[in-house]
Amino acid sequence: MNTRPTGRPVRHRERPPYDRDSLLEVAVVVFNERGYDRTSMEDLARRLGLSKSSIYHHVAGKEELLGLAVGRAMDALFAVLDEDPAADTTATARLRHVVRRSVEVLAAELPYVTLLLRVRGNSGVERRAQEQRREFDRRVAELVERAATEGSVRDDIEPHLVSRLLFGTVNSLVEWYRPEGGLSVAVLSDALTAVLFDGLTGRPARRSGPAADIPDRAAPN
Amino acid sequence: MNTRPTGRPVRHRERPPYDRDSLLEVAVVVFNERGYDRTSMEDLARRLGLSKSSIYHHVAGKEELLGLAVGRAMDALFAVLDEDPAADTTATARLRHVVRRSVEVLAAELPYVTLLLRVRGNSGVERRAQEQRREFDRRVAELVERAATEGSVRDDIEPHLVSRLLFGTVNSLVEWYRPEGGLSVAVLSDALTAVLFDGLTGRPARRSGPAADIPDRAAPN
DNA sequence: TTGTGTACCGACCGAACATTCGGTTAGCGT
DNA sequence: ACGCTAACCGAATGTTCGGTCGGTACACAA
Repeated sequence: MNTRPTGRPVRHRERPPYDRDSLLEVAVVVFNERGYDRTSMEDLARRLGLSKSSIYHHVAGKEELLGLAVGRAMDALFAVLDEDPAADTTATARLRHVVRRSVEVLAAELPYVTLLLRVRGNSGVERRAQEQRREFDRRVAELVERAATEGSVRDDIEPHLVSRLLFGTVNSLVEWYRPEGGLSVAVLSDALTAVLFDGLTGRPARRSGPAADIPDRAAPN
Repeated sequence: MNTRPTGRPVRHRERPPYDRDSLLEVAVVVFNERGYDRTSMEDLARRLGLSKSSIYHHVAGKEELLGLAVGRAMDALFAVLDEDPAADTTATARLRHVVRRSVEVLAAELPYVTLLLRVRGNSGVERRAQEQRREFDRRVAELVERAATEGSVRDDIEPHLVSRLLFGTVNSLVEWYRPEGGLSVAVLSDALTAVLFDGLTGRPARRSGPAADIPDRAAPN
């Protein structure tokens, strides 16, 4: 057996050492599998191939891990709202863009967004996350309102209700979508925007305004 | 002060005694507020106005409470699928009916359904619930497939994907809908079915087939 | 009066929990 | 050779958890 003078197994270069990011990446997956509350630091340590106490070398505690994860998810989501709006496009086009890009971000940052959406407002970290989600909601509702005023989006439903249905559908993707499962993000976001904007009964090619209203059909990746 | 010979406060008839159902009703609300895992039996006892040990007089444990709750939710949901299909209606009409009735059931049994949808498959109770949810999903996907074959529902999207989007939207209601908040179930289910079947850009009155396709517009309650 | 069943309680228990502490190890600059 | 630091560890600490136990209080029936 290959042993050191101390008799303990050689660790040297079996795996690169952890830093905050690589540790968080693993932690978030475990949190999603077992649920944040049900995941013990012991569970986490086992999965990392570390001892419990070593985790505290990288982060202050369990809650900081949660904070880092939901922070990352919120940043990615807000970035979508702030993407350059090309000044002259309609609110409807922007809304469609925000929905599509949100699906893409959700897919790209799936474990982080999943964790964010499951937060229940117990600790301070969680309450801050919920506050940010409400802010996101408000800005989308604003966009819906302007789109309705433009006339290319139905105005018989309250804008706030529309934005809740919209992002209810988008957010529900975390419950089943797995990027490695064969369904591409492009096909997914096409299907989702098609159903939400044109309806289940809509003919595939139908559109409701000038072609410019649908500027960002995704290319297959 | 009104005291008994024992010097302890009078309990008699201050509140009706609990049975399994009334206890469950409170428990489910607390589970949803704090999350099942984060809710201790102590939390529960405090909210019930009981001691921890008294809870065990009514139920075998925490997990039985969860089981009772998700069982009740699943029963209510499956009942919708088994409602008499009037033999001659189209699959599209039945699909629309199932979506609308699911919204109604979700609203009527909100705390129970909420708990069901948050179950993560850790214990046996939770795994059984998830198995039942998959069965529900399968039956809806079947319905979508038949509707697509009928031609009144778009067939450029996989039936299973459609059913996931449909029930993703429906299920997302538990994240924000509160029956006491002024929005009636009728308005909600009208809005939801309108967006999903006719699209955000759809004109309010448009329909895609014969009027019989939309047989169950809800009356205001 | 005595017995029975339902509803309830305080004191307690072992296990699991997040976190802390006092270290060791290995690589690197000097 | 020396000291420094990042990365890591085993063994504890105090706390909280779900659950148990041996009772009491009281309505009601015989």
